[in-house]
Order: sequence, then C-alpha cells, then structure tokens
Amino acid sequence: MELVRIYECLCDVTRLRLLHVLGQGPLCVCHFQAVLDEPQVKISKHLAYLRERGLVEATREGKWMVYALPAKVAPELRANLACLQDCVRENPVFRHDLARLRRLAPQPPAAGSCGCGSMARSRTRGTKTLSS
Amino acid sequence: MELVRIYECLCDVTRLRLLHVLGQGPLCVCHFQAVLDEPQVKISKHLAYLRERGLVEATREGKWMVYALPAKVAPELRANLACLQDCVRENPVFRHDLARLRRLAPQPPAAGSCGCGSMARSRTRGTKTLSS
DNA sequence: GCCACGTATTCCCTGAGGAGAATATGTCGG
DNA sequence: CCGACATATTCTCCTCAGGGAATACGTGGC
Repeated sequence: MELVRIYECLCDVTRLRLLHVLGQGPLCVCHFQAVLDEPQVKISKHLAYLRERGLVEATREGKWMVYALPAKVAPELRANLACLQDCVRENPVFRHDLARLRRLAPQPPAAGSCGCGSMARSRTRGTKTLSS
Repeated sequence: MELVRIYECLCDVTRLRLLHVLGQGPLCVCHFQAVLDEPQVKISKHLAYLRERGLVEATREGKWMVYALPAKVAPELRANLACLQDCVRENPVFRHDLARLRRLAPQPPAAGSCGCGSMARSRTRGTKTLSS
C-alpha cells in the first residue's frame, strides 16, 4: 500500500512540521533548523526519510540543499497534505513555525542565495555555544 | 500531538481496512475476519490498538464484540477518515472488502443477533481445517 | 591545498510494533 | 458445572524507527 508509506511519514511531529512548512514553499536545511529550532541531525535525518519515500525532493544550491514538495504530487499525498494543513491550522506549534518562517524570509528565498549566511547563526543545539 | 496518534493508527494496511469497513457501520469481530480474510489474532489486536487510541469503540453483544466508530469523532479524525475513504475508493483490496461486506450483511446487522452464527464458519486461518 | 561552512551518514542504544502460536477470558446453552 | 463458541491476552521473535554524538562528505573562498 502506497498510502501506508505516506501515513508512516506523517507519524512524527518533526516530519509533520517539515511538511507543513514546505507547504509555504521550498526551504534549505539551515532555515528548517531555525524555524523548527531542532538540531541539525534531526532535521537532516527526517528530511532524508521523507526524501526516500518521495514526499520531498532535494536540489543542491551551492553549499545548500533546498528541499521542496515534488513537482507532481500523487493524489493521495495531495489530499493528505491538504488535510494536514487543515488540521494544524489552529495548533500553536505549527502556527509558531509559520511565524518564524515569515520572520526569516519575508520573501521566498531566491535560488542561488538562500540567505542562510545572513541569518540566525544556526546553533547545533541547546548547547549554549553562543553568548558564553 | 494528538494528530500523530491518529496517523500512527493509519500506518498499517489492516487497520486502514478495518477503519474503512467501519465507515459502513458497526461490525463484530467475526464479520471482520470474514471480510478481511485475516486471522483472528490479527484482527483482534489491531482493533485493540485502535480502541486504546480512541479511534473505535467496542460494546459487548452477547458473545460478540461489536466495534464502531465513536459517537463523537474528533474533527481531525473525521477529516482523516474522510480523506482515507477518498483515497482508497479505487483500490482493489478495499473495494473487495466492501463487496464481501455487502455479501455478508445485505442489511446492517441487527443488534442482539449479529448473525455471526449463521454465516461463514470463520476459520482460524489458511489452515485447511475445513472440508478435510 | 586548506579551511569554514552546510549537510549527510554512521554508530550505538532503546523502545515500539507486527506476526503467529498458544493460552486465557467471557458468555451462552444445556 | 461443562462444553462450545467468540474474542482477548501473553509470549517470543524480529525489524524498524527515533535520538544524540561523532564523523564524513561536498562546496566555495583564499
């Protein structure tokens, strides 16, 4: 069942958040880190998971990997993504993600720049490596 | 995340089939066995799984346990069940389940009878215990 | 060629979950 | 009380998934 593979992808909050944010447009990993405030390895692994199963596609932009929903989305996936967007519309976590996304990139990141360098020093984790 | 719990329930074909069939109305375990053609333990465990997570409710009818979608379904669940019904509409397995369901119970099983006794000797599994 | 940066992969540990066989529980009819 | 039936639970085995730390890889700048 193809459908089951999709649901397996939706079984994790991190992945839900990734997909939800991707609904707004393509994004690079460091942006995801900043938006979700989760460690790099976590983001990266979940994106790999989604990629293996074809829920997202990745393209290299210089040093950055930009992830996006595939150009042609299967109907079942499309339906479920719509359903997801609908279900989390009022959820604080997901709203917060969108808020941070907009704060980071008022306009969609232009290909080739990504803007990652200019923003939030992506700390590796709660390790207070900063301001110490 | 409440939503994640729902998706976890949708990660297994057997459970998808159970929920799909339940969309047609309440059903007892032996009917499920006949409709899905799966062993008793499998059906039973997956129903228990769904029940723990509140996706289905169970009531005893004499010797039979009748499972049904809960009276009040949470909006997220409702949305996802609708999405599911939509996604599997053309899937052979799920269509087949519905076909067998209709063949077994042209009219919804009356509470108190269940009709289980009158129908398909529910074999425990592919074990050819019958006609030998 | 080396370094810094962004990202992916590996390793290790832990826990969940699916399958089946066997067994237990609950309910009814006698 | 016993036996038949419907269903649930337990046990064992196995695979997969998640988390984090450490490390590898790829790219661009000097």
